[in-house]
Amino acid sequence: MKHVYVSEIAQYVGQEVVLKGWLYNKRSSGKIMFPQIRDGSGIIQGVVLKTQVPERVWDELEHLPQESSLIVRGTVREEKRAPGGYEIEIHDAEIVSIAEPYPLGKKDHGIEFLLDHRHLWLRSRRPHAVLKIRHEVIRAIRDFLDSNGFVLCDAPIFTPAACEGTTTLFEVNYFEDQKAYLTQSGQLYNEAACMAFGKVYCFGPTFRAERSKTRRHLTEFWMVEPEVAYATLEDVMELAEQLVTFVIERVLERRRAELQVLERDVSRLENIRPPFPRLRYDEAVERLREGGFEFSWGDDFGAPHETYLSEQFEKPVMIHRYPAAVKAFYMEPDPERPELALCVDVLAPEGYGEIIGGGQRIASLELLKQRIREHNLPEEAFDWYLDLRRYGSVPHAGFGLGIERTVAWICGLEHVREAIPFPRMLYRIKP
RNA sequence: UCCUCAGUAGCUCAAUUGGCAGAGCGGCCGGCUGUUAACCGGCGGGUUGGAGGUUCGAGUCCUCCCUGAGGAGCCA
Repeated sequence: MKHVYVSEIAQYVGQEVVLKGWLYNKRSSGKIMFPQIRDGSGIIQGVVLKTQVPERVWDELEHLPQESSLIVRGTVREEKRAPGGYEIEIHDAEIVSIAEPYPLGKKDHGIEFLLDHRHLWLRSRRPHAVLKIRHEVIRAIRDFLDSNGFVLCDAPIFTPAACEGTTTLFEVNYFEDQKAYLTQSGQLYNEAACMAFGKVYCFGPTFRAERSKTRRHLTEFWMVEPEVAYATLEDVMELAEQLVTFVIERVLERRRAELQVLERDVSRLENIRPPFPRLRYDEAVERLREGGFEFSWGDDFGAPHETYLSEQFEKPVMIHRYPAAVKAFYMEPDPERPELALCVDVLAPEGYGEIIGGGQRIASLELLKQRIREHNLPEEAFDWYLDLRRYGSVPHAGFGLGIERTVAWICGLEHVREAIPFPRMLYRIKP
């Protein structure tokens, strides 16, 4: 007997098949019972008639608790009354493991309870849909970059020094008396890699020990960072626009059902087509003032500012050329106005905030050294990074895209914690 | 670190002015041959987050603490 998955059940109408899964829910009505069986690929309604199955099967199923594991054999048929349009008339069932009373009920739960049971919550419809979309987003990103000549060249997770100034790093012991820090970005390594391979990306977890407790923050999150030799700010802005467009198109094409489970307004996503609006920092400041904000030129945007700006547009908005003073030390200055950095932040619509940050990197050895001094950073920690300017320096640019914020936006989530299987947050590291 | 809100049954919540701690869901038992978070009947289920205080009487008021949530700061 063939073991099939619920996702491919339509191919087996009229046939006898075997399903291996878990009992998702059960409704019964005297001598007829409707167990819903999930197998990871989907959920299907079973039908059990007391008169058509061995007494043992009926008795076992009748009292089987939710999330017990079981293997069933039965005939697949199309059925309008069944959720999903197909059902399986069960002829035989083997109970693999009887579950203890399952803590997650059919009614609502609070977020604390759900997060405490994240390991079980993953089985429910909503997290299932979100995480399948996350998978699709990641696959789309890889497909896009891989088919555009980018080489995956991952950056290390242990990094040697607290070389990013004020930002907060997680410190870990690294043998004897050494300290290591969990990476906050693969960028510096990416710059080395792009000088070797031209177009590269790294993709992995990053860690920020920020005491932030908002719907946009995790202490451990995933980031994809492309970096391109000989690229300018304008080049990577176009790249970002293409990448985001490709990801949205792919999710709309392949994950409609999941978006529907999440009750996402897909028309908001269907609007996401290039060109994205591009706004200079100067223009953004003006818009903020017109919107009633008191904002002095030179400050960085806070969360309310970003929210206001992103709500002005239906598409992601690219804000570029911030004052160099509020940006990282390695940002290339704008030759026309050296007080500005050649950088860009992409803000997702609907108030989701920054999903991409990046820009053009300093190519000049002397200027980079000067910036390191200005930021009071230890020059010896950057000796290898400075080498990249000593041996064939070229203009180059790149950006980082936060996976969870992107997934949260696409799925229309309230909080990024649902966009990753096991979120790590300020006060939550379990399960 | 700061601000705001919350904590009552396994879960989600209710409890009037300070006056008998309750419901739905889940669990258990029973009924029902097309259910759609099925439905109907029954049964269990409580240190009201903790400590102290006011009061004849505290889930409710006061003080402190703990835990959680939302936000700010912060977040190349």
